[in-house]
Amino acid sequence: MNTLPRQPTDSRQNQLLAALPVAEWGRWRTQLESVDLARGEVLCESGSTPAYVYFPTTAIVSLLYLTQEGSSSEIAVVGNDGVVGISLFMGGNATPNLAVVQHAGHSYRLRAQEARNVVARSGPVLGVLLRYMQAMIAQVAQTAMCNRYHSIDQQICRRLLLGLDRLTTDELPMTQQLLANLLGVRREGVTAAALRLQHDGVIRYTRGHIEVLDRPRLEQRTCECYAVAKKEYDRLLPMRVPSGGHERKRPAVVHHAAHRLMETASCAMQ
Amino acid sequence: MNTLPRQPTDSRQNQLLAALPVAEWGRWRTQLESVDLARGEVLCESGSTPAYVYFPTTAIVSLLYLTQEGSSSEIAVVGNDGVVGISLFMGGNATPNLAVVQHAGHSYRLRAQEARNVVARSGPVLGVLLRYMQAMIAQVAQTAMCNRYHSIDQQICRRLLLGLDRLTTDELPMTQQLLANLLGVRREGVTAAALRLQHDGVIRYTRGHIEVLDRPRLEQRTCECYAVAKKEYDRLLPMRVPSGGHERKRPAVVHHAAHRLMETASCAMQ
DNA sequence: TGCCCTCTGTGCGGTACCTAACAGAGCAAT
DNA sequence: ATTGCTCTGTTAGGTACCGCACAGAGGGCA
Repeated sequence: MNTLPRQPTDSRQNQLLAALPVAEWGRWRTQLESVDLARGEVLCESGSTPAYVYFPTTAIVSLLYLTQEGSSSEIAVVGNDGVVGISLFMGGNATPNLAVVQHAGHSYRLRAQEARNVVARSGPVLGVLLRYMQAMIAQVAQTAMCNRYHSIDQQICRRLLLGLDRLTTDELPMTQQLLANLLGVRREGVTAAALRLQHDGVIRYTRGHIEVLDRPRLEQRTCECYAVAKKEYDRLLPMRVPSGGHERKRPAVVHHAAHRLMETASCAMQ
Repeated sequence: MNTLPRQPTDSRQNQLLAALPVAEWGRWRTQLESVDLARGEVLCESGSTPAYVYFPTTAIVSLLYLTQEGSSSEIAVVGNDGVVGISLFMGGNATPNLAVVQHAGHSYRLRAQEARNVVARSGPVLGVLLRYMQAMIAQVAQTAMCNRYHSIDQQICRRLLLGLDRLTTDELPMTQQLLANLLGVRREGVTAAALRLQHDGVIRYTRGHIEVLDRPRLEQRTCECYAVAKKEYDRLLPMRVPSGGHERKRPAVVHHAAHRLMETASCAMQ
């Protein structure tokens, strides 16, 4: 490697952007904005048309579905391996899901209208996006399976691995309550499972931070869902960028009033 | 209406084909084969590249995901409103799911290679397919939600409605065991729920056939998942074809040895 | 230092679903 | 009619997760 386009600010890029044919890159780069995303920021309200398409680099975004009563469940995780707002590319504009920044970080973004234009006039781009959609469907479907058949313990391991894959550290900044909200289970269930993992030396838990001590054992303990989804992802989008170290200034915290997923136990998205 | 292309044999067409721009239709129609699908036929093995893309008219197809141990769960239902084998259009070829004919009937199909060609050279086709994919993702995601939060009773109602929408009759040919396999729950749970529905006059159950007597109440009893997914579908693919009556000769039964989803309780896909 | 608030740990009762085993009811072929 | 099989109905006991209520622990801040 590599014929990959270089980004101005980031050594660790978005893999989807990196996978674009070089010829296309010229068109895109002038349109892309560089932004910092704060934790809890809502990128896409459920049911409304997003203003931007996001290509995260260090940020991590959760795609959530809500029930009528307001319970939520995370159906997909998007990091530097994907894009938030595929519905714009698909022509449907809105989606029924909610996109919330799960881990603050950097991202590129494209105005909705520009996104539509860029895709409309560029053939080879669609190949990448289509394969990404397929991988996304696989991840969502696997989530459905996991919900049906697997234990909380297994699901937690799966979710931790999803997080690890999109970070450069072994420490995930999440409270048990948040993890519970993402999986759509009770916080107490997460506590119990976390204790078992900690007791066995797989993780270490400290007030809002989970440090993964033994990733291989995490993989042993989880169900096949993690591997299946990941394998599908790797198959469809094999191009990888070496993930160099990364430090950026943290953005000013922008609290989006509408949604308090990240907040305290009592009011967290119940 | 309508500028919709007319199919030679069927008054009730595939809605996705019907949604194609007329200009495109000329290219497609010469490539499409008319086939009868037998119940239980496997259209697409998990992990392998399907030989055809299917556009069902009266047939209904289940997309299933499997666990390592062989448990299954239906993650999407495709009837005359969709297409089986989108992975070919997406460029990924294989998918991790299994496509099984759930209700015998008629379908059109396109050879894999021709499907790829047709899409590659035709711009406007992608719009339709992309929106369909978005609707598909929504259905899958809603399934994940339903698995997480809703009772067997609600899920059964949802599944019956999904079937009804894709048939011209009020009678669904399915055993309780089959329904249980599709939902990924125990047969006894289905029995109990079916008894409640029958007691209340919503359905009538007779050895492998469910007759829906009161659809409105079925809709009352189900969770929001049905409506959410359907609404998304209607939003993205609004074009509908009046579903005229339909009778075709039933195809010779082709039993696919590999998969006995439709078979007896004891060996059914457990 | 002490206060406050968030986060984590625990106990108890309830329930929805599961595993397992079996009994009766329809249907078909001999 | 008898036999055989599939499909439906029923029972009993186990378990994983839920709802609720509360106790302790850690960290920030005055």
